[in-house]
Amino acid sequence: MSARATTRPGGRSARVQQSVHQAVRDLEAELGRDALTVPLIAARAGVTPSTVYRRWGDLRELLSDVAVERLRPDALPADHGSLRADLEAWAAQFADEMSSAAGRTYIRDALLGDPEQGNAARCSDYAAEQLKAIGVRAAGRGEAVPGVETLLDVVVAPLMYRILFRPSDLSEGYTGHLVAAALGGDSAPSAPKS
Amino acid sequence: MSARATTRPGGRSARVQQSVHQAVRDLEAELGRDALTVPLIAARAGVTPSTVYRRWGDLRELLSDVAVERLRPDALPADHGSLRADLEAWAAQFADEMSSAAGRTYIRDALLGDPEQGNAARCSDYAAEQLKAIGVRAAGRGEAVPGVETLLDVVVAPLMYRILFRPSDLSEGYTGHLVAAALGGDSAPSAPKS
DNA sequence: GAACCAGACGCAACTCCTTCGCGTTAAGCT
DNA sequence: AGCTTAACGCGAAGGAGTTGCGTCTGGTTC
Repeated sequence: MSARATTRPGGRSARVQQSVHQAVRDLEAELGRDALTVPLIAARAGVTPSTVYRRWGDLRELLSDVAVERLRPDALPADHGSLRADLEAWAAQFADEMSSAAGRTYIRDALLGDPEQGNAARCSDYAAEQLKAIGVRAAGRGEAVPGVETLLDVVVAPLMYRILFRPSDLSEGYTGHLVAAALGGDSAPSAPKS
Repeated sequence: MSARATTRPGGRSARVQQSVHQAVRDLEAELGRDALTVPLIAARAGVTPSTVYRRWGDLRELLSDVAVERLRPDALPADHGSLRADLEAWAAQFADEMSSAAGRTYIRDALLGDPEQGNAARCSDYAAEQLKAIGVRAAGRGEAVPGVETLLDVVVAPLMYRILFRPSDLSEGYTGHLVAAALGGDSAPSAPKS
C-alpha cells in the first residue's frame, strides 16, 4: 500500500516517485503545508492526480513518506570525547529539531502513515541507529554503555512525549536531566519540579 | 477554532455539539471510522454540513474532539493497597487500552487536533490526574512517592512511545519493568534485552 | 535480442466533499 | 421586553477524490 516497496524500483516508476517527492518539498516551501493538495502536487510533478492516488492512496500517506525522509539524520552523531557529552549533544539537537514547528509537523505527518508497522517505526529506527553508534563508540573507549532500549525509554520517549502531548513543558535543561537519569549521574539544574 | 470554547455554552449550540458527537460515535460503530464523512455525520445529527465545517473546521478536528472524550478515564484508579500495586495495575490497564486498535486510533485522532495546546495536552492531563490520585493515596499511607513528572517520564512516555512508534515491541511484562524503574525496585522478568 | 507479460501511467468522466455568501433564528444582556 | 450578535440553514459553485479503460514501459523468458 505504501510507495516504498515499489515492485519496479527502476525506470519510470522511480522517476515518478522522485519528481512527486520533490514537488511536495518545493510546494511546501512555497505555499506552506496546509495548501498542499494532490492535484497541485501532481501538476508540479508532471503527472496526473490519479497516478498519485494509485501509488500513495492518499495525501496523508504521501506526506508521511516525505516526512520520514526529512527526519532521516544526514550524518552520524558528532564525537565529543565521552558518552555523556555525546548523548547530551545528540539529545539537545534531537530536541531542538523535533520540537520546532517544522519538526513537530513532520513527526505528526509521519505518524499518520499506515497504522501497522511502517513509517512510524522508521523514525524510531533512525534514533536507535544514532544511539547505537554513540554506544559503540563509547564501548570502544571502555565506557559502560546502557542498552539502546534503555536509552529509547529514558531519553527519547520522554522527549517525544512532551513534544507530542505537552509542547509547552519542554524546558531548556530537560535533555540534560534525561541523560543524567540514563547514566545515573547528577541531574541538570533545571530538573522537573517533582 | 476548536468547539470546546464555545462562546455560547447553552441552548442550541450545546444541543448541536451533543448531537454531532453522538452521531460520530454511532456512525463509527456502524460503518467504521474510515467511512465517516462530514455530510454523513451532519445528516445523522440533523444539521447541515456547513454547520459542522464552521464549528470544527475539519473532519479531523471533529474526530479529535470525540477521541479525547473517549480517552477520558471514567473512574479513579482502583486501590490495591500499595503504591507499586496501584501503579502496576494502572499501567497495565493503560497499556492494554491504548495499545488496542481502537485505542491507537483514538490517540492518533486526538493528536491531529489543533497543533498548539489543546486536545493532545488533555490526554496527558488525564494520565497525570490518575497518577496524582494514586500518589496522594500512597502518600496518605506514608509511602515515598515519585513526582507526577517523573512518572510521566518513566512510565507513561515509554509506553506511549512504543504504542505510537514501535507497535510490535510491546511485550507483556514491559509495564512491570517500567514501574520497577520508577520505584527503584527489581525489574520484572521480561525486561528489555539491554 | 526479440517477443511476451504485468504493473504503472495518462486520460476523462463522474461523484461528492468543501467552501462561501446571504437570510434567518435564537441565545445572552441591559 | 427589546436589542445585539453569534450560530445555523440553505443553496450554489468550485475543486478534491475515485474509477474504468486504453496505452506504455520495464522486467522476464525463450
